[in-house]
Amino acid sequence: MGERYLKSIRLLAECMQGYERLSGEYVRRSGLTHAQFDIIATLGNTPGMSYKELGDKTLITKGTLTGVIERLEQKGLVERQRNDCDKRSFFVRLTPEGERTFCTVFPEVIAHSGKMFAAYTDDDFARLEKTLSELKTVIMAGQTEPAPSRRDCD
Amino acid sequence: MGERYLKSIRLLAECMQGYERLSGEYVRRSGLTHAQFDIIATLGNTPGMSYKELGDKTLITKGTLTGVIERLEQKGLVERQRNDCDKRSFFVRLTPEGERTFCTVFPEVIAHSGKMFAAYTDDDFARLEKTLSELKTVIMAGQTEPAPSRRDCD
DNA sequence: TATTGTTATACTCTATAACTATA
DNA sequence: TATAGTTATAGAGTATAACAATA
Repeated sequence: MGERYLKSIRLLAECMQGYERLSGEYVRRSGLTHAQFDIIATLGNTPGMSYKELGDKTLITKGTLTGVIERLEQKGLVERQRNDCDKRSFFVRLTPEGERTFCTVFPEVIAHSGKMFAAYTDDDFARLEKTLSELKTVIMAGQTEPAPSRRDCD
Repeated sequence: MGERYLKSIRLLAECMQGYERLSGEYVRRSGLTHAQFDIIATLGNTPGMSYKELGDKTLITKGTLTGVIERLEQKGLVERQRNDCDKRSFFVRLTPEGERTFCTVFPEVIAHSGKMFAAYTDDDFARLEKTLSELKTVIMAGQTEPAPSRRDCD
């Protein structure tokens, strides 16, 4: 009965789906698959990261990740480098062309989103950010506790 | 620059991903794929709908949908029936076993979500619902205008 | 002529598990 | 022993386009 959260969850799912429908158009036009774009978007504006970290952030399991990264490497969008500190590990980052792709595809979605939000005031944004931040906190707390990763080496 | 919405979009994406990570666990345990669960969840609590409508709601294209529905039919979770009114069209609905699956898997996700929201007050929910509703409105308005579907026949 | 759903193709993703190499 | 990434396998989803039947 008191399942008040049902409505919120449904709304969240609807927002998700609507947003995916929207961004999906641009992603497909870019010639990237969903998984590939996910990687590009995750690596964008970062110095790069390990497979492990990338897998954790994108929900792509390591076995799949090898293939996805391979295809992106063939397209010249990402590059890998052995981690000097832990020789089992790779460091993956966008190539300049990968950056370019990120900077082309991402803003197309962003620009479209911008139009959507045309009527939002600063206050509206502030409320949206606050609400989503709280929601994110709650959702992240619900995850199976993440093993605290060691950071001895960077 | 004035790209205030960037932060909101990132937050929304993070909420989406967090929620998918969470619900994905239960979905996989049920032996359903993501697409299959999407169908089950969409058909749940409805009298059924056509392939067309189902495809629109789940973002699964018609070619793929044929295969997904086929597998669900083999599992005995959905059934199809010719639409008397438009003989090109099928009507898809959950079987009793499909309903049972829906009623088993869905609540597991829901229950977990419920724990997440334990600390939410009525006011918190009210604000969350309001904010998400507005967001949904904005997102849906951003979609390429949906062709108004004819409903002469049901 | 347009729409609903099917079929076919080629590719990509997915889960899973066994494996190599480093730690 | 545990972890990072690879490989292998089998199945499922994906985009796309040509096709049949019906509207």
